[in-house]
Amino acid sequence: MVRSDVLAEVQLFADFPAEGVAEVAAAAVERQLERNDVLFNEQDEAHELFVVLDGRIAIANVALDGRESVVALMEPGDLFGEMGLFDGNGRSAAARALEPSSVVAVPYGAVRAVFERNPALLWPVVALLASRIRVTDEALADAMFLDVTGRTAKRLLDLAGESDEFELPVTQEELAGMVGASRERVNKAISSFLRLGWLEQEDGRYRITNRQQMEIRAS
Amino acid sequence: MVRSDVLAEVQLFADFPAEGVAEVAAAAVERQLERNDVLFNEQDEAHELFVVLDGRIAIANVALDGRESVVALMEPGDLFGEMGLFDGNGRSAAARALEPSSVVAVPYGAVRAVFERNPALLWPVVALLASRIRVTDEALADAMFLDVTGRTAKRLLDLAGESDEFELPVTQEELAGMVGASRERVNKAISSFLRLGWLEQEDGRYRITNRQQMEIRAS
DNA sequence: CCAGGTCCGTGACCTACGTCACTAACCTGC
DNA sequence: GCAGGTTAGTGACGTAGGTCACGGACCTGG
Repeated sequence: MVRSDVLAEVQLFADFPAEGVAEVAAAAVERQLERNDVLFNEQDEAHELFVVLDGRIAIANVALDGRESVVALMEPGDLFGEMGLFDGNGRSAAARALEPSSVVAVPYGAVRAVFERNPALLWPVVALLASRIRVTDEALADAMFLDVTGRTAKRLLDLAGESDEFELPVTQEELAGMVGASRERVNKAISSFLRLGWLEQEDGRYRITNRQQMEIRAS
Repeated sequence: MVRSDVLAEVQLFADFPAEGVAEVAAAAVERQLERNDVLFNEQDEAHELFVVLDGRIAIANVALDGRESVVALMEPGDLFGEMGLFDGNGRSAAARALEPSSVVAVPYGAVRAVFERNPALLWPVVALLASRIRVTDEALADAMFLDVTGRTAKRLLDLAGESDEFELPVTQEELAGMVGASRERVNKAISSFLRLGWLEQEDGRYRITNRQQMEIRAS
């Protein structure tokens, strides 16, 4: 059982009537995670979706040899693990906490009941899924057309967001997983940005000093 | 205006009430395409979705230099171009006919009206979108973890389907676009399968003679 | 029947990137 | 304090795969 107000702010539940949110909140449970705790693995059966309250969760595909391709990074307010609710299949990727985190686990049943009573609420769902498709499609195109340095530039801009100053919320190893390259290469790409003066670094924080060039390199 | 019965067989419309299908069919128009005709480009505004009646349509991202990454291959009965209906954004990729084809163009308005009257019909939509996500996710993982030869093996198995004997429905150039590699490399991968005796070739047709090995190579 | 296109096949390069190997800077917990 | 673990940085080296440059097999349409 979880407080309704935290769920009401999640996009997917935004249009739910109050009693729908309450119903979902009643069925939900909060869970605390340590770094590297695994919420689920690829192929697992799926019975619940998750909302991040605090911390960061990586959604990743893991190869047999342990290499990890990080598909998405989930932050407070984000929802993930919902696909099984809609097509009944198992997990298509694994979820692992990158830092101490807390999440809300919402069993599918409660959510499905609300959607079934009021299927117009599915409109935000299709929008969410469509945006997921656009993101993966773009990642696929990037993987084809951009080199490692370009993809690294893109990810850095992405992680920086609006502000020029930021700190990496992940290790370089994990960043490499997002970029789809080796840790060493990504490190060298970053070094090259520092050398070019497009990026500066002091005690663990980065600062983008030439956003324009970075953007050009990323496209 | 298009015959209702061809649309009634499309997954997405399968659960539509008869008069909903009729409404959609009334607004739809059929279009004939020659090889290489473009239905839409990336970034175009989206006002209609398409159903393939005949032929094959490639959904692809095109780089500035003309290189093409084929995301999906649409065959008779398949539906595509629907995403803009759900999130209002433009085309995320281009659509081009691979051979003389005929498609039905369905304006979003007619379809949206049906969904709005009966939003429970959105359930198949979320299932369709979820399956699209799973496909692209897998493609992304393959791009990370498999080499060109492995991805080529996978695509060949995919294009062969059930039967061992098949002919390539696309040129090697286009196959390369699906695999995400150069035409020459893909050709060499195929050659290697021939040399290994996993695959045979006679006058334009291929025959898989060692499916098991091919599958191992593709995973 | 030839001229010009498109497609397939294959070798000779070159380069981007992965792997390995090592050092240095940390951050813990004894 | 030091021992052991994780992260970051960087060079040396090998290789998968891209690019280029062919030739040959077709298929058109004049």
